[in-house]
Amino acid sequence: MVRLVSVCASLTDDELALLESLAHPTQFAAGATLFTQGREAHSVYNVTAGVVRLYKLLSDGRRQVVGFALPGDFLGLAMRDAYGFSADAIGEVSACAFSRGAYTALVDAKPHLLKRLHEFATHELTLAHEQMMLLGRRTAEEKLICFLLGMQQRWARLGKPSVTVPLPMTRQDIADFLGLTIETVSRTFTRLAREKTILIVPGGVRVMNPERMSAVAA
Amino acid sequence: MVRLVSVCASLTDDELALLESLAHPTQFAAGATLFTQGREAHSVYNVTAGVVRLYKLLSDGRRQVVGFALPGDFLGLAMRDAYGFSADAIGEVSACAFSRGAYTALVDAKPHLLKRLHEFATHELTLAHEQMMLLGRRTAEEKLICFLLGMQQRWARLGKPSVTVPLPMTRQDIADFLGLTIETVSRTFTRLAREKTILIVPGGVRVMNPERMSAVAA
DNA sequence: AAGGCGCATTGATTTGGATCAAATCGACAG
DNA sequence: CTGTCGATTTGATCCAAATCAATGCGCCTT
Repeated sequence: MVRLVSVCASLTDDELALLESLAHPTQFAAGATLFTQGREAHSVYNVTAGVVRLYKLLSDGRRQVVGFALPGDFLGLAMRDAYGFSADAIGEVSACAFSRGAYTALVDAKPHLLKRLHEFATHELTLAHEQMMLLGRRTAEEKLICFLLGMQQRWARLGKPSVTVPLPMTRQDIADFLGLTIETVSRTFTRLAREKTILIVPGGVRVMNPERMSAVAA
Repeated sequence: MVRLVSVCASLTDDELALLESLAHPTQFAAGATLFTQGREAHSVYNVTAGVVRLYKLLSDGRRQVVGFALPGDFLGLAMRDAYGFSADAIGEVSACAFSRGAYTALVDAKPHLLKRLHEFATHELTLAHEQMMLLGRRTAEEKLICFLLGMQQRWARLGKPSVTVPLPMTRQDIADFLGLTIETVSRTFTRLAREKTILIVPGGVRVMNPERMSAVAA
């Protein structure tokens, strides 16, 4: 099994063994649903490969993508009785599933683990605050640039540093993450490419002028 | 000392005594700063009276209010070395301060407490996701209505249920929370009042048509 | 009572991004 | 190679909210 590196770095060998004995490795096909907003929360997931889209829907169909989960990320921490958002696979996804019962028992038994999960949750909260600033106060161009730099950093932290940022999600997903329309996302990408700030490549974007981009994100 | 009711409901008497021995009760005058974004994080706070404005600034002065803390709320949980946002008092505020050292020691020693704090953090994360939906996908009118209903619920949960929602913060604070301008907030309030959905009273708003408001917030 | 000072409201105008409407591109099936 | 279908790009127009600009209203202080 893939090691749960991000959560378990500080665990002892026996704790790790216990954790892995409770994890159900699961595969999801492209587009498959991991769980749905409002449904009873049965499992917590740790993504081990692929990218997951996390989103909330309004009754009239408006959608807000609240995040993209990459390998190492935990889903369903903010679990009450029901999931607060939906999650589905972008491309193929591998994840470790923990039943809710196993998860709560584990957390009660292992303060180490709880501490790591808490750090995880507070980091997520910090990211959420940054996303609020982005959604509430930034322009379309700033939103796109912050998004690209953010994704680049996240891939880099996972050991995939590159000037080419993979974007496996659709333009619509990006638009719904940034509070824009697909047309505005497309136009803004085109404009940034025309100015040679980025280069649009199949499946992603190459960062051509990181200085200008960092200055805008400031 | 005021009991730390929200965090400590599940603690034993000796744990509660320990907690209170480490808390420094502090008073803040109207407009006083509890802490500033980017400064070294020295303390964690539990608000016991009053309302605190939490916000992030961009270098050019654009501001995003990420939340309003009411009595019982914890500030500085998402603490790394530096505070991720600024906090200042709206009106007079009382809070219990815990030094960072005391806080981390306490958390390491008392898994009960950590579990409560983690629940707190995940609840905050859920609220943050809802705020993302609001900021990214809702209209000005929907934003205002969701805000009013949200504040009403929060006061109700604190034992102050009322059709009159206290709004001790300025219109600018509300605008910066909802990703709007002060003019749009003012105009939208006026329109809702003209339609008899709300009644604007000194220091707050009276909910006149909760059915319509809940329908919009849906 | 008069002046000053923050807020808040109201009105006129502008605009960034949304909406409406075609193309164009690419991947895949036949 | 050709048609189809979804995703993306591009263009024309519109509109909700921003911006610019007074004005009004409490509430101090003098």
